[in-house]
Amino acid sequence: MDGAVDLFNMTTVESEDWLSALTEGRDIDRSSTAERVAEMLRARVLDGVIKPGQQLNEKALGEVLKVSRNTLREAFRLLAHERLLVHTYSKGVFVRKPEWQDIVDLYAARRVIETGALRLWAQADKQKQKAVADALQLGIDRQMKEDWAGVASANNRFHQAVVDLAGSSRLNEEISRLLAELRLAFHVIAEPHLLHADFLRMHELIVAHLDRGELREAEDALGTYFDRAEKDVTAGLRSA
Amino acid sequence: MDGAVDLFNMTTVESEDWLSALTEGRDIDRSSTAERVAEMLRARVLDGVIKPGQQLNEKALGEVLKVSRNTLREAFRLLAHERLLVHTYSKGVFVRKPEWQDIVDLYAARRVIETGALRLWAQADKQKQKAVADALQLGIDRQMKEDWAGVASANNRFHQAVVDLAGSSRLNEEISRLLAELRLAFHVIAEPHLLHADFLRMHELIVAHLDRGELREAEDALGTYFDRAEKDVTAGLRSA
DNA sequence: ATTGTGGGATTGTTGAACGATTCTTCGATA
DNA sequence: TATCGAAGAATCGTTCAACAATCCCACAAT
Repeated sequence: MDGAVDLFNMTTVESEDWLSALTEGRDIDRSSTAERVAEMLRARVLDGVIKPGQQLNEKALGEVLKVSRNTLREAFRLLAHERLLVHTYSKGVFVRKPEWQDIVDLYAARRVIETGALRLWAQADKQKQKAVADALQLGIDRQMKEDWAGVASANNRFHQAVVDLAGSSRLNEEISRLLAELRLAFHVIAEPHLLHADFLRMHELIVAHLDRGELREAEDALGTYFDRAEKDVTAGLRSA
Repeated sequence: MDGAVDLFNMTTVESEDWLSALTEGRDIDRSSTAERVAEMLRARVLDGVIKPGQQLNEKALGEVLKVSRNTLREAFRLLAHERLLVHTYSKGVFVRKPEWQDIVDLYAARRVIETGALRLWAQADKQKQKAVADALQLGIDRQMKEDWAGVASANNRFHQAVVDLAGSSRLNEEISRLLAELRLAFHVIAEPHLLHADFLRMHELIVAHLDRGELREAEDALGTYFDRAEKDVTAGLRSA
């Protein structure tokens, strides 16, 4: 709602430009309790309040959240599909506990998606390019303030911005899922803050290359970032 | 079971090489009815038996399949997450009816993933490389026999093989979802068999380039394939 | 140390119930 | 004739209680 509507020129037909703009936004209330429960559980899992490996008891959890077992089970299905929970038949659902093989698989996927998206840099509009640089700047800010959670969050935003260069919502959702899954791994590692060592510098390098139109070099820099990150995370996971 | 087991040399301990091989295979029976129902519905939707836009009535469908509404709803959640169904609050679930914008988004994702994966051609093992060539050959076979469904299926297998070059199960699943969603679009188009016009030739070109180690050219050929395919499908969808 | 054998807890699935929401039908009104 | 609204049917959202199937654990038997 950024402008006044001329009520006198309104007709019942054919002024649907602003009407369709309404449907663009999120549906008002229209979310089921299962979805709200899932949303809430997702937040708790990602924050590490509920730890990897922990079982989610249907009855107990249902009583706390004041929802029926059936509704809860619907929420479980959603999160299991996002790989945040694992559903083992007849045993129940557990918070996913990523193994190092998962991380290898995950980084293989990220490598393909992100380098694939980065190649579209030149074709992307200025706004999307700016989002990448902005995310980097945000990370630098947070690092100066020694806000490590903020650094991690900015890092995620950086990579989401890179993928968004391709402009595909499906791809955006997938990278979000992958990053969320990765975040899960950090809750298994003892000292996760040690991991983001000099990643910001590597991101600066990427953006610097992009600014100079050195696409190939930017891709390579992204590649070495992945190599390094994968090595660190799998190592941290193995020793956990 | 392709060999005899030496019963006399068996010990209870430490012959776990074949034991771990067992867990590699799929879980035996361990699938819930919801998953089986989902599997069944997925097949029907992809075969076009249940057509895009059609509503899936909970009560009626539950009675036919002889499952309770709750179980059915769990299955719905799974398929909605795969974008084969859409779940509209308080209105029910419907078979997804892709719009042309969906196809644009979808192909943007495919472009990124598949070209990203194709770049790993040189690093992939021979077996995975062969799978790509095999899928192409299968398509050629089917075309000669004028088995158009077979051609389409081989086409899918080709692109799945390309993605599998990256060796990430997560990526494999994602491309499967995308291809399934695309298949949905064909059920909206009047004459889908017209679409696969000279795609096989383009695939031949890709493989030929790969054989000669001309990676860049192979990527470009894949790119033009996407351009062409996207144009055809969106056009077919617009005129449907 | 491995293999039975209970019983208790948890999950899988069902069927019924009821409020809330949507769709439909059909007059009433301008 | 077209619009509006209200009654009623259909469908969805969610809960609850129940029971079978399965798993888990402790303990006894060999």
